[in-house]
Amino acid sequence: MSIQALPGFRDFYPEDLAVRSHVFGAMRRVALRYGFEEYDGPPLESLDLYTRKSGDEIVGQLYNFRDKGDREVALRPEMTPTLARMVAPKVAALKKPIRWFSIPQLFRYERQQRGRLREHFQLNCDLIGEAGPAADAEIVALAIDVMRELGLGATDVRVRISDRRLLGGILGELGLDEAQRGLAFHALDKTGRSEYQARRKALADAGVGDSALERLEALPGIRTWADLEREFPHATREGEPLRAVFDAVEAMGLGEFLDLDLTIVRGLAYYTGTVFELFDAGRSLRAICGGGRYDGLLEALGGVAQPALGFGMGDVVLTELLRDRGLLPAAPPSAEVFVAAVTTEDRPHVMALVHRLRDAGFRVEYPFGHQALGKQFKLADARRVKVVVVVGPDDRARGQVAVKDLARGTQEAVDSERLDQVLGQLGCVTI
RNA sequence: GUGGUUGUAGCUCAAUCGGUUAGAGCGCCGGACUGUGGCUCCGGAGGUUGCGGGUUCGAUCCCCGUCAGCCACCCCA
Repeated sequence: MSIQALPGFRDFYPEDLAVRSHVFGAMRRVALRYGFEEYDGPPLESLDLYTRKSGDEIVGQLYNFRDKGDREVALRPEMTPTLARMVAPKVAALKKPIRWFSIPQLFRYERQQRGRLREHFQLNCDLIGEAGPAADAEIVALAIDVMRELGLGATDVRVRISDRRLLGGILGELGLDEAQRGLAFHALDKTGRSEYQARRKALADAGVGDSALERLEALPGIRTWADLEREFPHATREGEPLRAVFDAVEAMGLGEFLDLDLTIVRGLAYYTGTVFELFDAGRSLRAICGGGRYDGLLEALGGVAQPALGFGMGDVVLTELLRDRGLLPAAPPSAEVFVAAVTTEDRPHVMALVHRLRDAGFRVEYPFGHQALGKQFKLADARRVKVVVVVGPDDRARGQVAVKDLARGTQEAVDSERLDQVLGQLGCVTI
């Protein structure tokens, strides 16, 4: 074995990069349609940009080192701190709300698994400066529309959505204190999994009574507003912002994607309102996308006192789902036009013609050495070009070339000066 | 970081109970085919059986270690 890519890092061969470009293209088109502007920042940041928010324990999951200038640095594990850093000095001058997106490559030092590598790309969309639920709906809708743009519908992906304010109200209604709420978040995150029992025990040990535990276990079953009002009537008021998000997303015609799901927790740290995750409907993969409202985070990171929310959508799980669903396009051909020479004497004419076509914007290949015409056609076929242009002495004497449409198998003699036009008629495009 | 599991050609896989020269399909290269591709036929290249050690007359096969992939845990930005 020769040297290979580091564990958790990917090589993008041309066919892989074609897939990546397809996914990025959909992300970028949808974000632009929503009036978002693209930005980027450095992949390497000062380590304390991350420890400031998450504490020192995060260092174990970072690619970090001391650079030659004796600075503690880290490859960025997420984009939000960079965003906060970039927005901070300009926030006074930027018209609110700020709608920005980026597709950064992010890094984390963890043991890899399927759908979870040490490096990935992640669409980040953030909306800064709007506290109302209309902004939350906009962000959720954007995430849904990226799915739709890639051919995924409401039977393929689901948006599971909750609200920290609502959940806080419910836990308050159950009489849980701050420490107990943290444990409850953790337990909810493990709902339906084998680890749940351990979490439940931790809650009981922390003094949460049986009746509260029982009502807590009703949360996963709450799927509608009617369920919520029946089980937790006093928390209904805290549910109003989330209800407004539902109404707005439904007004956009995307309501069929939404599932009320109070077990969505999204870590413990900084979310303050709406939280949501996108999953494949079969639940066989990890989350495709996660996000929510993080009022207060930007101030903690960069001194920007603005309400904000956003999401991150990674390329790895999303691409796996698209592959499962057969929604990945075949790699595009590397060229559309192949120019072949019948004799060695034709080669200078081939090169002149090829260059003329390339100047016009066609994607053109020709063989580097003289070969039997049959071999040249084999190469053209393997390249999946649309058209082969044959330059030969007989046609050349008449100022013509032979143009063959490979898919149809048809061929015609064409005056050289009309070639560009004929190629266009055969479906070759310029770039 | 912890536990489990898998590793044979570029890819997908085979190889009897541990047995002598590790095979096949696909792909790749060449030829049949010197003014025309796909199809067909023929030929060829390609292997430290992940790597290292051990047991054995003999290891792809059994044992140990290691690396890598996968699964779960931890964690999840």
